[in-house]
Amino acid sequence: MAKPKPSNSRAADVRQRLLEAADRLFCAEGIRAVGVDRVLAEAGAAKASLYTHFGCKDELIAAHVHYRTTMAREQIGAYVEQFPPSERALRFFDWVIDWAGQSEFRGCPLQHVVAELPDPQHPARRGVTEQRQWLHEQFSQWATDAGCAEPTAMADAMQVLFDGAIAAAERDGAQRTRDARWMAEQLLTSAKAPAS
Amino acid sequence: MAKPKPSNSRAADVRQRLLEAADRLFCAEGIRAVGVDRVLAEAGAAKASLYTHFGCKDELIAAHVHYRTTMAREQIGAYVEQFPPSERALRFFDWVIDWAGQSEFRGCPLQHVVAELPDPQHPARRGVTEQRQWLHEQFSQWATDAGCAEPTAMADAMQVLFDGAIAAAERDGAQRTRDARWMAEQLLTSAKAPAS
DNA sequence: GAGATATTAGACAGACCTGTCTGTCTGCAT
DNA sequence: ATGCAGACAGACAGGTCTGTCTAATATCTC
Repeated sequence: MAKPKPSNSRAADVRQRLLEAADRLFCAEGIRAVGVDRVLAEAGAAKASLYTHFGCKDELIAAHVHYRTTMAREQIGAYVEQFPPSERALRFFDWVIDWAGQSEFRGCPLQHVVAELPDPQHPARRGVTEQRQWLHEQFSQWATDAGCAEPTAMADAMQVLFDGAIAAAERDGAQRTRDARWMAEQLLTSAKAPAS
Repeated sequence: MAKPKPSNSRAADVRQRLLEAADRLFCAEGIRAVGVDRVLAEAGAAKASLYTHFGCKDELIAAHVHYRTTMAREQIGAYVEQFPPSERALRFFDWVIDWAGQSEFRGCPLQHVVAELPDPQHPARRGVTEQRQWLHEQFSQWATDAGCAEPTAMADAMQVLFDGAIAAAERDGAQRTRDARWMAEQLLTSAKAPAS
């Protein structure tokens, strides 16, 4: 906005500018609601640049998903690393609380992708599925580290709690993420391996 | 489709036909993805009919939300009524399992409305908020009937579990609704008033 | 400096979208 | 029989969308 004069932004990655602009707009207003012209204006880029780098809007959406998931993995990893492995399953929900508390929070971009693009073959959907598998693996590991007797079942449950926290917070407010954390705490304390 | 020859459908409510067609298409393909022409073709109705009955597409979307929530309330009420009050909190999740098991299940239409229409002032969003309040009241009542010490906290938690069940099932499959039911069961058994 | 490459600006085509409007037809009540 | 209310059919306007294409400009490498 207001053209931050990207003149000197030389090879300063039009691609990156486009990606960040698309990411911002898609998250704030929805994927179908934002046309490529809006993305171009926000990025201060030319149409030809968008189409040389991404080929079509669908691939731009897929790149936006990839961008988001990459950032999320880094953030989540960095956050839980601060705590001992046995705490990480629960601490993850602290990260969720932080996220939903941010002023620009508007639900999970990946949930929105699924809602707006019903075709499971859409290129952007692949990234969503991959992120989901990655998250489930994290949950399993953290549940194991927390001493859960059945880490897979706990990971399934955490998947539901995570989606629920975000989806409910989108409508009811960030408080719902605390409700989810509370449930996670209940489950984790009662799911410790009985031998303990 | 295939024009079911609505010839005899006299005053046979164009409005209803339009509403049902919109409901089907919006749920299956998304709100912004479906234009009014598609709705007209599916309903076998004329454009003028749509605009006299609903005024604009946004109001058609709002009517679709109202239609859905009305049906949902009836269905949920009829379902849980079969069981004694003390069981209803948990039985509700059996209804959710049923719903997500249907072949045309594609997530919660109300979640999609929120995802596709970011403006909280959109007429369709009012219906979503109202439905949410209604649901929370049901949860509170059922939690009370189940003997929960803190029915409001339990209702908050159930809100998260419900959203999570649906959102997770949309991506991972209907099994997630069973994971949610399992959690609800855990919470309900451990949340009984301690004096019991 | 020269040439290769990447970016910008924007016109353009063609599809689709919402919403309006005109005109025709059918069924019902008077 | 006549008039009316409501539905149908579809043209139309005005706007937006994606994607292509042409040209001019800037940057980088030799």
